[in-house]
Amino acid sequence: MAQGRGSAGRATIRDVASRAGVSVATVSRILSGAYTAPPATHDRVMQAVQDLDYVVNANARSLNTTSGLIAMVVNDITSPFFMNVASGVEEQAVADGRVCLVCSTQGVPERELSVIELMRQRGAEAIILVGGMAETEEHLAQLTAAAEGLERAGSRLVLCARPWKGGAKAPVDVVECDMESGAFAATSHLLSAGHTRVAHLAGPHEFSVAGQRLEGYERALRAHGVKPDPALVAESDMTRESGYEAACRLLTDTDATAIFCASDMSAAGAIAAARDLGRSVPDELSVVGFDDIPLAEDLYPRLTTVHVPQQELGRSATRLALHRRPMDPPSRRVVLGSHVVVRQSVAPPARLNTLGKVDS
Amino acid sequence: MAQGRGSAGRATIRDVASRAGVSVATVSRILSGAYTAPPATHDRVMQAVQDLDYVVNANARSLNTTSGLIAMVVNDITSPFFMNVASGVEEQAVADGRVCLVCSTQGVPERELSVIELMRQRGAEAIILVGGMAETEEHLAQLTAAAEGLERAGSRLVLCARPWKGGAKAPVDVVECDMESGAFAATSHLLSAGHTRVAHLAGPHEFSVAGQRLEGYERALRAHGVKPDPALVAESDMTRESGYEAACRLLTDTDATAIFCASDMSAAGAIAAARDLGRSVPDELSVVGFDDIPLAEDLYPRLTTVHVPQQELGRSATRLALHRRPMDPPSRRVVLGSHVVVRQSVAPPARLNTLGKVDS
DNA sequence: AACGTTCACTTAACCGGTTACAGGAACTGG
DNA sequence: CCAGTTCCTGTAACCGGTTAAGTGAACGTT
Repeated sequence: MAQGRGSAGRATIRDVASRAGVSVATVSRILSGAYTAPPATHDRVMQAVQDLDYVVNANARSLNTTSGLIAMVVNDITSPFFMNVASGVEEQAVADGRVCLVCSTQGVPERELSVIELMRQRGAEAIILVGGMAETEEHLAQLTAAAEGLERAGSRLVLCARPWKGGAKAPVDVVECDMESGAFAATSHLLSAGHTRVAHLAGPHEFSVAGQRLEGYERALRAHGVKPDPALVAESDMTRESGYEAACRLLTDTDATAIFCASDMSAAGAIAAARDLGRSVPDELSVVGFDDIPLAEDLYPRLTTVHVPQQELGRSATRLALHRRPMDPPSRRVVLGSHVVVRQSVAPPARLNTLGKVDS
Repeated sequence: MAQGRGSAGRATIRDVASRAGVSVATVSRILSGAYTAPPATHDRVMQAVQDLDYVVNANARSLNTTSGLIAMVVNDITSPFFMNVASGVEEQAVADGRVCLVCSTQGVPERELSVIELMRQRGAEAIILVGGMAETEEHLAQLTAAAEGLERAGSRLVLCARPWKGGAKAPVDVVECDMESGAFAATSHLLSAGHTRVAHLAGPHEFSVAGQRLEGYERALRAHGVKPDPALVAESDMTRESGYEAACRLLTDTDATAIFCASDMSAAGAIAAARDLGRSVPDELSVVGFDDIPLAEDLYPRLTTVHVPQQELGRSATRLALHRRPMDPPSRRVVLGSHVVVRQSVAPPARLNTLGKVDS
């Protein structure tokens, strides 16, 4: 039970010192483990701490020492993809003895900067931006400024699962996944199964990651001698709902026999749309997703998708931020690979005909 | 660009003051918006801030002022249910002008206490524990102690989506959902459809929320004149995988025609198990879930489940922590309702027979 | 001209820790 | 017995902000 000082406010190190009959320096040293005091003193101090229910004030402490704080900025703490990446960041951070905090921008791009500012004020050792968003020139300029400021204070800004779109060399460390080749592989998978009318359920065109996936898709088409048809590309915002709507348009307005979706979420929407329109998957429509979030296993049919190493993206980001030697270049970039994992949502278009059904 | 002081470390308020030719007090007041200085002074200070790339040190600042910090502690930042609740907490917190941080225990119960300690050290205004875990007596005692300490410092500890299992009256605010009656309704729904052999895919028995669901299930059975059969209750840990395994046992060892699952995740496992064993859902097996996470819409068939108002649980928790008047009782408790949302995973067992199939 | 206000700021004492420096006791060796 | 270490501890100056109290100039009043 707390006693001694009036029960208002919290006990300070001086309260502890005077109760234990020692100086504040001694208390500070004992509590921070800076040295081993003789048992008698040690016990007396610990007893006082207990009696007063003393808790160090970490804010005051970090005026003199480093905070040991890693901050993550996420757009949407509800997104499985981002949070899987985040769990990788955290795993590595606590393995390196740091405290790891997540803060959300709630989908508002401007809040990204203010959250960064906030963690910078708090003395974060590293700030890791998880996931992407539509970035204006100005936004990127401010990001660069923030990175410089952090740099000067000995901290790092790292982009994770988000490419740098600011032209030239990125002023920060970047960990990303090679999505262009992932998209290439996914589209090739569909083409190899015999599809020629392969649609793409794209992400928002302002999203850099969406652009990469679109490029991989088009490159695969060309590589297989198929002419890209703009009518087969529909845009959605990567959510289930907008995926559903875009897929409906694709299914009613075009003769697509397969859809490559920019995310597993929108693939879930596409599968639901197919079902509601009476097209069975994969017999009458093949679907491929992107990301390989846990949901992919739960869809019916189980979703063939491009696996993105989410946890590993996160871990790499933390390593980049923390494991730094003086001779390292000012900004580094690591690109992880992706590969398609085959499940049950793809079948040859041929089956359509053997079943005696007509397409279009 | 930063100039003036050597580029090491970061600029302090004194650097700004001397560059602008005013005292630190003036800078502090202008920056914290405490008063409106004449334009000339104001501009000079702002210019100095810009030139030096000055960022306040929030740690130093919060030595004198309150931190305005709300901390959430979550077991698994990858869990859709918890993160939906968390997004509610956050939404309300930023609406109330606070900064909101999420910290994970990574599933380790002991880390819950150290994370609480950590945020307490940091002067958090409120700490919100999202979701439950198996709690020992000792753990609860330490939680109580932490709550008292926070109380004394003018902060609050709130349990969200997690009942207090410490006997007697909870020493903290609690927001929970009436899961017993949700489970009652879900089971009743199955019984009303004509099922008499209703199994329960329970959560771990140490989990308080799992206990509530089991009780509701049994009460519904008795209310419909069905004798609870222990053989029909299988335990899993609420994940998809363990749900799959437990459901397999249920399907091969018993004559259950319906399963009420303790979570949507384990329901996903149950549906997969049924599919792999050749039992079609809902025609040959009805399934009901619990939570109503987004996944429920994506399963096939779309999952009938008990809707838990996740965001609202979170919002209430924040309100409880922040909107407090002096005359309020030391600890409050709010219980939200739940209701079953009917989708496509339940059908009468009768169909089994009309299709000419035999059960067991 | 004398006086009370208001305005625009400065001085200096905090907030709650850490830590460089210094002092005294105990121990060691000569 | 004394100098040299070593060990333990205290004093006080920091860290980087906020803020109560105070100062001096300008202004309006009578």
